Amino acid sequence: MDSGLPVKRTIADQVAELVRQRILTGQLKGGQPIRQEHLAAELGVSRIPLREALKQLAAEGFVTITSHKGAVVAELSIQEVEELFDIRLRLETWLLELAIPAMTERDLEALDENMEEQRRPDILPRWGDVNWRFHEIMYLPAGRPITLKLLKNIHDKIDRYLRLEVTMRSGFERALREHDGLIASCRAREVPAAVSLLERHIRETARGLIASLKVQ
Amino acid sequence: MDSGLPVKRTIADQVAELVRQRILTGQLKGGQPIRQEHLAAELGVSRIPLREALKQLAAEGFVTITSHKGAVVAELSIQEVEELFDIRLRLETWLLELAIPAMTERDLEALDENMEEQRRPDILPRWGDVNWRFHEIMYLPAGRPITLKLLKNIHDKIDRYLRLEVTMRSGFERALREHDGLIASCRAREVPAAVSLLERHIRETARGLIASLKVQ
DNA sequence: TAGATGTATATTGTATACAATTCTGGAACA
DNA sequence: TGTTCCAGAATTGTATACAATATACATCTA
Repeated sequence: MDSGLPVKRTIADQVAELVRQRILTGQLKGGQPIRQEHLAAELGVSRIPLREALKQLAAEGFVTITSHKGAVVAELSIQEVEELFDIRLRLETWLLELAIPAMTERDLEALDENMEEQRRPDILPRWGDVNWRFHEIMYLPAGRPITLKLLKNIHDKIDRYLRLEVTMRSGFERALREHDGLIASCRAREVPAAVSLLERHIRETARGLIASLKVQ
Repeated sequence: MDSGLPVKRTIADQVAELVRQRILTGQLKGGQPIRQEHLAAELGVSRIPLREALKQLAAEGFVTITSHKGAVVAELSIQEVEELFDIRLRLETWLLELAIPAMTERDLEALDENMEEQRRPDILPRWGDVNWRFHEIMYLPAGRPITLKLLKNIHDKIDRYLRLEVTMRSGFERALREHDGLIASCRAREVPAAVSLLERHIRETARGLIASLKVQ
């Protein structure tokens, strides 16, 4: 009994995940062109599965493909980042509203455990994943898998920029406090309080990120 | 001066659009497997561009690919349809709120023109497109292109089922009335009224579709 | 010299060929 | 009868080879 993911993973799928990971971690930077022959050779595969991977990543919004010119790592404008945060705001507050009444004690424990991980000293490189996981655990009881998948994609796109943030250190402490507050509200089943905390949390994160994007 | 779409369209892109269209129009039905060799031969292309097209469609949610088993046209459960309508509800009411203050006289005229088209006797086969176009015109002034693209994708997925609806005839008349009401509220710049009309409109559409899905 | 034009090179796009996997149907066996 | 197992047929996945297109640079023209 494994994770449920396909056991027989195709090369194209592996490559897609690897390239996505490289984009998220900043190994492949925004605007950087992707040379198929070069990357395929580096990975020891032919261009065919790489091209299929790129098509998928393009549909997910991580790269931009122009015919006969190739793929470049997608970049987000400040306006686009703001829009993504706006979408998060609408969808996540809704999910939280639905989720709180459905949360079990087990869910709340999972949130506590996640917070412990967030407080580990070596968390920074894994912050993106762990932070998403926190939000995911909160929204899972809402039973809205499509919305959740959509939000995961949005988080991934945003985290790429958050990861590089200078303000991360300060924004990080704030995020921890706000997460704590959210858990408390969830445990007390205070829906309006939790929602308004989440709203503030998302707005503050957006504000911090966008401010630091603008100074560049 | 053309539409801005790529002039040199690659075979893979053309195939992607064609297959998507066949899925939306029901020529390819939900659950139906797609045999690469067969479809490629029918279209007079090799399997390579077809496979790339399928990867893209999979990322967009129109087909489901299982390794070494192939692609099948995706089907939506009733629960998934409900979730998609829920997402529409949250995002479209938000866009409308933003859009109304920004609407120009030109936008309102475009809505009127669209209504004329909706009232043509031969509209049914084009209903999906024209209906989406109506909503798109309303939301465009909100200036949220990512959200709009996301909603377009959701509309497409839903319209595939709406198109086959028995209730279409009756739901159709209702939709026209509700569209008229929406335009009136937009013209009067009555944001809360318009939003609550839109909310009712989406809920009614969902109710009709889901009811008819359940009787099957 | 500025601009246009042609040609070589690099890169992407597609077809064909082959490898790997899954599916099918029937033989062997209890 | 029902089950297991094993060809081989069908289908998908990937590599190689070639075609189409774009880019860079040299050449020509005014």
